[in-house]
Amino acid sequence: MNYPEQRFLPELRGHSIEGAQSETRIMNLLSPEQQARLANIASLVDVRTGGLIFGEGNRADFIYAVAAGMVRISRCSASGRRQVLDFVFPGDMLGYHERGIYVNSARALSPARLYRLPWSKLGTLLQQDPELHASFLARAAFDLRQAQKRIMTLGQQNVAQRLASFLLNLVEQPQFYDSQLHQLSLPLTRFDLADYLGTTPETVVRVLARLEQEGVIRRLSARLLEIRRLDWLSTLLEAGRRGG
Amino acid sequence: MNYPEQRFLPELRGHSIEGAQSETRIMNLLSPEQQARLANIASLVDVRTGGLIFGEGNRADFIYAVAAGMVRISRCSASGRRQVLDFVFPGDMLGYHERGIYVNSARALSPARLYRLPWSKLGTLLQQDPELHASFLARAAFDLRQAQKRIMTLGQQNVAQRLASFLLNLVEQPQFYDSQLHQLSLPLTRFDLADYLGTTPETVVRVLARLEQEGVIRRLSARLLEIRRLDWLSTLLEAGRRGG
DNA sequence: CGTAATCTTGAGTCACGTCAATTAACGTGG
DNA sequence: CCACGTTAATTGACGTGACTCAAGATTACG
Repeated sequence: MNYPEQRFLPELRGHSIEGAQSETRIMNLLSPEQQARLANIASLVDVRTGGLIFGEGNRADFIYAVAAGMVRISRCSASGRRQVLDFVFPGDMLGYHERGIYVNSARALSPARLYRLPWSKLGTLLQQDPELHASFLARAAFDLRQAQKRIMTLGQQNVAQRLASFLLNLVEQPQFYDSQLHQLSLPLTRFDLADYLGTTPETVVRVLARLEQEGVIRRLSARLLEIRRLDWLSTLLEAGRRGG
Repeated sequence: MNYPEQRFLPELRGHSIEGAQSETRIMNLLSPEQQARLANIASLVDVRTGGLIFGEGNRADFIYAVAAGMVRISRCSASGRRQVLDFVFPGDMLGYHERGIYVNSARALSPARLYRLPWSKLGTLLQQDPELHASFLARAAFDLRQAQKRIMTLGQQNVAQRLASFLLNLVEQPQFYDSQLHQLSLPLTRFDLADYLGTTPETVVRVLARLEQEGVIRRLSARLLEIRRLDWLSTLLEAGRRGG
């Protein structure tokens, strides 16, 4: 495993989609002193591909920050189906809980490195440092806005558009996108993708096939795409649900 | 306008769906002293039905807490379609912003009373009171979980199930549900409902019609339902997308 | 009382889910 | 290195839930 060198909570994930400089990247940049204090209570955890970080229903004693890799956040519904709520990347946080219990499960989709913060000690730290406290509040607000974007996507886009949104997000991750060769590697199964997009593996495949026919992408293998028309993916999003 | 008497941030909205006592109701109960300090910087705002509280793109100088009424939170997408992100009720907060700009619009669906907090003064207050700060962090985390529940709903339930979820939520609001007569008043149009559920007005109507045929509800008028089988609505949610 | 908005219902079409079968990728042990 | 089993990916056929378009019915409001 070869991790890119990264400082603690390095630069929180920015989304160039909505502007050159994301708010989060600025607001959540912690002072070296704050980073040191966090590092003090944090322990480093390495997880291999497929490894469980925490499970729905477990006691939630920690929150995590991603240093390297990609993590899948999911939850099972009353009907037993799994929904993938989000994928998180370096700079993101995970481990929100409810009454001391994790409400979601987190699993590594690639070799991942995480900072693990005991909730008890973090609470003390937050009480002592209002600025740090504010950073965490801003972070939660950011995560809420991300969730709202997903509500927009799931509420009004068709599967092709949702898939395009996902691809455009993943392209922002240097660890998975080679911008020279325009090659995007998908570190997940069609099932994961389907559960994220709120559809079925078959439909994901069909949509990929159609995008290939239209010359937007090429499937070099099941898990490796060549992105031929990045701009078309963006334009896709501006259309109505029925193509209009 | 006749408002039920309520203290400031009275008891934050609890969701009996997921347990007798919601975490929020407990965690976010502010001390009388904290309430007083917040009331100090808050001003009371009354909004009539249909009134705009703030608009997407406006400068975000305030955050709001609902004292009475029902408010619709929505956003327009690149394709121009409107998505209703949430409905908020007494005890809820609204006004999350991004780089000083509101990302959503808020409009009153009924006569509403709001506490308006200047963001600048609130920031100072939070710096001085770690406990209050923690309450706001907990609130943001709660709102995130609410958003995640909506992701689950939109990702894997059919329209009937999504509608059932909405009705079950609204039944929790005493201001709109008469639990003696089992009458639920809908303070919104079919368009609002459709944009909330990620569907069309026509489909909403058809689903309501089917629920009436099945004896689950009765339409006393377009905006007034009799809930005949509250339990059936709950059971609906446990089925698969295709009825299984 | 008239005009506009909202709501309702119907007919036709399409996107997507389901079921089923084939092919490809991957790991394991001989 | 290859035979084999297992899982993932793909493709086809088919049914259906939900969207679109269009026409009434009802309600709200000046």
